[in-house]
Amino acid sequence: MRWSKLFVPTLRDAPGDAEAASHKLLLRGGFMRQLHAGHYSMLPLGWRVHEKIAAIIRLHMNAVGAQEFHLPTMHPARIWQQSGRWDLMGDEMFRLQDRKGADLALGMTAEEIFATAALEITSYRDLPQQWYQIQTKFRDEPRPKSGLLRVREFYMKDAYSFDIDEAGLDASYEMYREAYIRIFKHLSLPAVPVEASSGAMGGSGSNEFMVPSDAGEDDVVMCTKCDYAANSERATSALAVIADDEGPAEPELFDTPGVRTIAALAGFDGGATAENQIKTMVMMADGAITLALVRGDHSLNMQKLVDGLGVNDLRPATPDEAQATLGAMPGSLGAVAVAGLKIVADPALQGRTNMTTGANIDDKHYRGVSVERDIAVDEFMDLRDVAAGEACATCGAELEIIRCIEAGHIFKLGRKYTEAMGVFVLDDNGEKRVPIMGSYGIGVGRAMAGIAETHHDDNGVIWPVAVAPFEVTIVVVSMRDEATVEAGEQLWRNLRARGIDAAIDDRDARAGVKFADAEITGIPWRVTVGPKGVAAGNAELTDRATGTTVEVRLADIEQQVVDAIEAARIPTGAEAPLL
RNA sequence: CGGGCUGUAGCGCAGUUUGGCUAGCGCACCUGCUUUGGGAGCAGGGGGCCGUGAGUUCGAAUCUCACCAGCCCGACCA
Repeated sequence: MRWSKLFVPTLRDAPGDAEAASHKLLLRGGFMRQLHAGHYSMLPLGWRVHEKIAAIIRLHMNAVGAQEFHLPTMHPARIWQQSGRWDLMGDEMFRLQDRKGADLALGMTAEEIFATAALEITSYRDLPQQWYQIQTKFRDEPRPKSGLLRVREFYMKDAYSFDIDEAGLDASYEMYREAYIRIFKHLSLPAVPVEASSGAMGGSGSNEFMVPSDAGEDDVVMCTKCDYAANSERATSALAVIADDEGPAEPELFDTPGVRTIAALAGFDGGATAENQIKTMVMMADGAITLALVRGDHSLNMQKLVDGLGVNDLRPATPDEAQATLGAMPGSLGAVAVAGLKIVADPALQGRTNMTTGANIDDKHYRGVSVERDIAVDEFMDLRDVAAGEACATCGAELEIIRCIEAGHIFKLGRKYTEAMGVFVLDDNGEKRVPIMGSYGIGVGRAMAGIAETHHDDNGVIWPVAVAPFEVTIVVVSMRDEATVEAGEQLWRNLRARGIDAAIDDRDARAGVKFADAEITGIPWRVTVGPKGVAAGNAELTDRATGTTVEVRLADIEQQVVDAIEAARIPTGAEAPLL
């Protein structure tokens, strides 16, 4: 393309409300513009990047034998009601009505729709099936943020596997997991697979692909030594065993005037250190008061509680609700002798004795509490946040917590959707079998933002060759010098003839403007053709990433550019596509 | 949904505290001349429902109320 004809509205200053690096730089580079919160218009340069990313994902999906579909993005309510997610999805689903008053939804994911298509699979011989699409998804996010990182309308590659049994699902899942590793490598996204919570999708297992970045929204617990990595919503650690005294035969009530917090009780004469306290969290889980107990020095992870209880809606109870149920205000709450409420406790409390906790009487606590003896715990389940510095449960080394962007997520779904939609096949005994599903997602725009977050400097994004809007741009320093123009134009023609995605900056602008635009748009290679160089038979080749410039004979520049780009097209170490 | 902040030209901002004259600055844009290897110089010029609505006032960008929108921090997810 010719810059003189391109619409690339680069900005010297980023809009004041942009915060994340990718957000600022994608705006400044003229890649995109915000239409309203969570909805972005892709401008020509941005769309080129977006499409290159989509093409790479498509390449690797096709390589493992997945078949591309294109489903409607507007769905009838009926299909979502059938799976139960019409209600489950709540406010996150965009809903509308047609002229007849029929309820419709904008698709936020497509399990139900693909499962509907799967109704026509009738024989076990047709399994497994690997299906995918790259299609717009709508989610009414409570808080869109950070440019393309969290939006309400986005392209997602969503793939679905259908297998006859668990072993088949395991194989499909592993196939996608490996394909994802190849995809992220191809995209130059340093994504690591981590154990994850399945959240609202349900299912038996899931991995997220996490890109370390301060702009991310997830905390990932990573071992500094072995390859253990898990989302904090799932992560565990090894705790030192605490040896308790047996304590008294029954809990002792004692006065704790004004003591409202774990810390206050730890500093109170006759109190207890935090690790010898029981923290009682009063939660409202799907409308029912539930007590969640963790050790005093631990913090409750809400997602773990959601997963452990299998509920949809969870929030802390209000102080009034807590008082109405337990008879005391937060600060004096406990679970000793509480009956009629669901009580769950973190395993760190299992077997503990001689503990201290609230007595459900304002300004009074119990000491000498034995967890199993004095509290009617329904179930022990992992509930606590792992803290940095704790020991890895696998190898014992120190754990660290790293902020990450979730670039992909794969799930073993189970039979929830196939069952709901009534999908079945006949097996080799003529018996009805419900296929088991997996689902596998990558956000295209999010990947783009993730690349920008991990590949930029103060002057702009530094695109990897594989996704760059152009692989090389030729800066013609002076449009007034005929020999220079001709040298630039000829190089441009030759590079394109050799399959290089090249642009030429033929604007009648000052060189500085062209250099700045080449940098802010992040094109990985720049060839500078200027009057002095051309007169001497030279051009310059500049590497955007390092800023280094080498002088190259005009006769050699074409080959040198081709070599540099071809070497970078598939990142070193990436497996060749399995086509 | 809770907390904090912000809406003035395409972008970045000042002006608002203490109401007052034609609403200002930089960048960008248009015209002309000069310039042409790191975001040019000079001269001239265009562009504003001051987020929306109501109110107070002789008079509102400025004060009051309501609403809308956007950003950031928390609860939610590719």
